[in-house]
Amino acid sequence: MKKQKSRKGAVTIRDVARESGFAASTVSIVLNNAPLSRYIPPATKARIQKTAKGLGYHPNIFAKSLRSKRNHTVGVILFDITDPYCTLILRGIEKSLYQESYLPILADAHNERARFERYLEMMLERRVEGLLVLANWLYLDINVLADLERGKIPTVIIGRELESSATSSVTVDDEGGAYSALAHLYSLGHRKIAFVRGPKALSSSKARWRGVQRFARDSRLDLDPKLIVDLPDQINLNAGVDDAFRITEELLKQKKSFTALMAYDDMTAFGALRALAKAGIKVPQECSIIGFDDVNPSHLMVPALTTVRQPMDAMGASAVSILIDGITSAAENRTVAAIHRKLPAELVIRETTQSIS
Amino acid sequence: MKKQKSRKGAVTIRDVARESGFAASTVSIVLNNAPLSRYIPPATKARIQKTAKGLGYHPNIFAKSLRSKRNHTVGVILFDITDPYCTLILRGIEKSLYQESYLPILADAHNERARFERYLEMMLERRVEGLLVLANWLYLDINVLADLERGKIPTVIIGRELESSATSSVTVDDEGGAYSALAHLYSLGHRKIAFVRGPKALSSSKARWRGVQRFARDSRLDLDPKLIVDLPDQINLNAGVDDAFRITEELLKQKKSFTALMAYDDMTAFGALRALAKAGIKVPQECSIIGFDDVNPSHLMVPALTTVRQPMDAMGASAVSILIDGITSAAENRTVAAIHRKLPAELVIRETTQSIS
DNA sequence: TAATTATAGCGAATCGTTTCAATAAAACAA
DNA sequence: TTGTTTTATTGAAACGATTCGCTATAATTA
Repeated sequence: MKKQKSRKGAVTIRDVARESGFAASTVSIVLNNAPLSRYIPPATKARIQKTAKGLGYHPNIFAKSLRSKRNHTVGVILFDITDPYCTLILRGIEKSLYQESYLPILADAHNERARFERYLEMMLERRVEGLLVLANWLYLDINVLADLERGKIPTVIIGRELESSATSSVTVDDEGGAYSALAHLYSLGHRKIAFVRGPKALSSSKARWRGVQRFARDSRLDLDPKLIVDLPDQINLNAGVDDAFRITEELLKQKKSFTALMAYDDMTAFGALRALAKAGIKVPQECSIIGFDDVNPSHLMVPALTTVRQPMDAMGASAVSILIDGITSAAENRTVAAIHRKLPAELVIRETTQSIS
Repeated sequence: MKKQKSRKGAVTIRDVARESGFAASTVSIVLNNAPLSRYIPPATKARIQKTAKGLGYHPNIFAKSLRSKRNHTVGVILFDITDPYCTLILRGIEKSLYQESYLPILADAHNERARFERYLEMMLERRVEGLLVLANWLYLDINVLADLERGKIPTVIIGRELESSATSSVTVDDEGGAYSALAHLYSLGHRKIAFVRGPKALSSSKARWRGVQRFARDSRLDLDPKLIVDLPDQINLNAGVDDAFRITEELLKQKKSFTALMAYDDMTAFGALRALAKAGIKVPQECSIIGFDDVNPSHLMVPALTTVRQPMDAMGASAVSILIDGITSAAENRTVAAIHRKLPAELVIRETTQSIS
């Protein structure tokens, strides 16, 4: 091997060409084994590969992308990375992307629209090949949607289905999940059940409530309006726990007794749990509690939270597979219809529910 | 405005040039306001800017990077994104990067060395301008270090200081934190204190233990060897809670009484909490508990965990600022010495500690 | 008025790849 | 032998932006 390219710059394909005695085009063909490499005799291939390795050649990805218009990068925009729900989905996404040799660019919108838009802009500038948006929480309104479609790159939304949208989505079956949560409480003998519903503006609130209503109808269970409260529509995720705490306290003050409480999600359940503890009510002996999501802390609680699990890993994986399909279709100039996938939720029985005594 | 560039391709600088009647070079100079733009009259600037906007021109970042060798992207490699510790630091990183208009590429090594290496490779291929490694947990041995330096791009390690390394780091003052944790228990009157130490292989385990010892010496507190147990050296993070649970149970079986327990970290504390609950020991009435880290779930617990907070936001920010400095220095061909910054930890008193009755 | 200096703008080269069209030699068929 | 394919390789033209050096005015100074 002769001397490495002297000064700072990295080894280029031309260095390999010169060193191996072939033309740059040949080197390129061999190293990518492009269609044309069919005609290149093994000896040549070996020679080129050897010198490439010897020189420590790494193709310059900018040049490569400049021609191919591809960069094996997707953008992931989420609305709050400190939300454990996001974290688990992110893990699912990461696993799948890794297998496809894609790398994610991460953006956290902090639940702020301006930030979301800025990030979206940055991603488009970077020509990410696709976009994954985690919109579990929050109010993704029509404008954001428009923004999204403006970029006209393949996009999948996770956690929220945009009605009549050309953008694919992956969601959980909220209604079914809530149905089975309530069924679980019912089967344990609970009849006086309190509900802390999610913020009205959230589509998942509505869907979960539909599940509750459907079960109630199916089994002729009375839902006492006095035992139904709503979380306020607000932005701050972390306040969710505090709100739930406060609301549960109010529920308790009413002296309307209940033997079980179904929370909108796990965070809400944590708040309720705290309120019950403060009131000296033992969980699950005196009151059962069930959440929704199965976020990371839930199984750490003492007692561990019974909940309905969102298959976040699978959701991430599913989103990625839809996205990659979209990307490859786009690369081949095929258009493909939006896909809306809804995954089943799974009841996870732990320690906060028990049969009525 | 004439017709947009007809077929698929995006608007290029030449389109803007043609449309505005100036040369591409001029357009470039104006749009970036390069030094030369000093001579360009405002009228021209305005014209060019207007047509650029009108045409919806976005510079192609690949071409740009190809020349400038910069892409405003840094790589972030972490070892387990489901670890809430990582999440909070990530948030800190993200916030600071955003301000500098950098975007992170995210890689999760899943605590696997092979994965780490693969990801590192991918990042280097992509020519990220800098690298942030979150190495809180886990055994970053000498080889990984070598790998890191091979890339010879600015790098900052968070959560772990590599002895005698040319790579910058940001860590927390483990020793001081542990010192104040124990001081807190002591001030509440606790004298019979149990310790669940971290895995021996972890440098933070050692540092925290040093803090304990130092306090014990300073205040002539006896550390009962029977009350000191170690978490096993193992990889699986989530098993950490289970290990802590098991070990605390064993501690309890010994019938060696204690009034307070200091855990290696919050996760460990959660495990201990569970073991105590199972044994019917009330926290904090019968036994106080203190953790370390202040990860997200800690304040959600009932009772909420008293702990020593790592300033993760600040750590992320600090790491980013060091990194950006490194990047700009590198861009100007200056070399700069590695920086090792150690941030103070902060005692957060919540509900799991109380004075001895 | 002539010489100098600012001011405006452009052309061409460059960054490192990929790909297309072209060429030339070798292998085969007629 | 001549003509056609197949095999092996290459030069040159993109891809889209930046930048250096150059020219041509206009403004200023001597």
